[in-house]
Amino acid sequence: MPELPEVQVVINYLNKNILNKEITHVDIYLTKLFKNIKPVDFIKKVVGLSFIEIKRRGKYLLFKLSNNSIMVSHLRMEGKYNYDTQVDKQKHDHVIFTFNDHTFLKYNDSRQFGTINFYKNEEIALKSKELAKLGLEPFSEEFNANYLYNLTKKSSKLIKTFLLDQTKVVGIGNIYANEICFACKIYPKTRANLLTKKQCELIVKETKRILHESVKHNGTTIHTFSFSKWDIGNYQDKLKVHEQKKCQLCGNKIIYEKINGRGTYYCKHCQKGK
DNA sequence: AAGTTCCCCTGTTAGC
DNA sequence: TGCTAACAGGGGAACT
Repeated sequence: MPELPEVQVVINYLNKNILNKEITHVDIYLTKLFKNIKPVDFIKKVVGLSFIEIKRRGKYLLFKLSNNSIMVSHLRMEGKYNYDTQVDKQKHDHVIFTFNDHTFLKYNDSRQFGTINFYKNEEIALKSKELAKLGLEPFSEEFNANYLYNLTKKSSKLIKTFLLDQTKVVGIGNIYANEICFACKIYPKTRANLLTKKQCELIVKETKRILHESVKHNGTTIHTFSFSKWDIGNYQDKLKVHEQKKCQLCGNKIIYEKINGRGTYYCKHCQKGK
């Protein structure tokens, strides 16, 4: 469940460790990860190059290579990048990059849901099917009350589901959608088009605050997700409603139910609405 | 057309 | 205890 904060933490971790090392070898053990390129062709394209910058667009990781080509990686539920000085292949290591200093970058994904795509340059990558449809970055100026209110007015989705829609605003996954609704005291099944301008203003403010706060704490480590096998985040200790039993504001029992197929936590007393 | 459901997959847990 | 079934979920496809 890496969401924006977890992806950002992975990016920071990678930028610290793997930049400007020549890729001398790539081993691929799970070919279906690669969606728009054959693994053999991918290997031909990247061997001899190095990663010069790693950034993020929504929950997608963009690995910029030294000839400006781009590897776009989505971790989905369980994808992880481990930087290692040992070559030993662990269970679910699906791709191993070898660098010229005999260190390694290993992509590990127990559920095999992750994806990797490869593009000639950043411009083409951003125009690709997967990236072109993405909505605003939550930390951008443009993501403000006006923007959100205009979109919510046009949608009959439940607000919790709306927040998960990456074509509106990127980076929010199930955990933070729950946390944002709670922080705003909004009932997660409120129809988006019923939200007031004030509520949109609050959602924007709390989204930025919660995501920033989580990045600061190295993200949320929950179930089996940690941002690398060496480090874990601790924002899970700050969660107010997700996977909680009791409301920290009023003491009532936190309700768990599925909303559009996603596990949803909320306080019936504090999150009013319909 | 927009909204909803199903599916991919495997480790974990609940239930018998 | 040991098996099976249910569950978790991001995003795309296939539905309504």
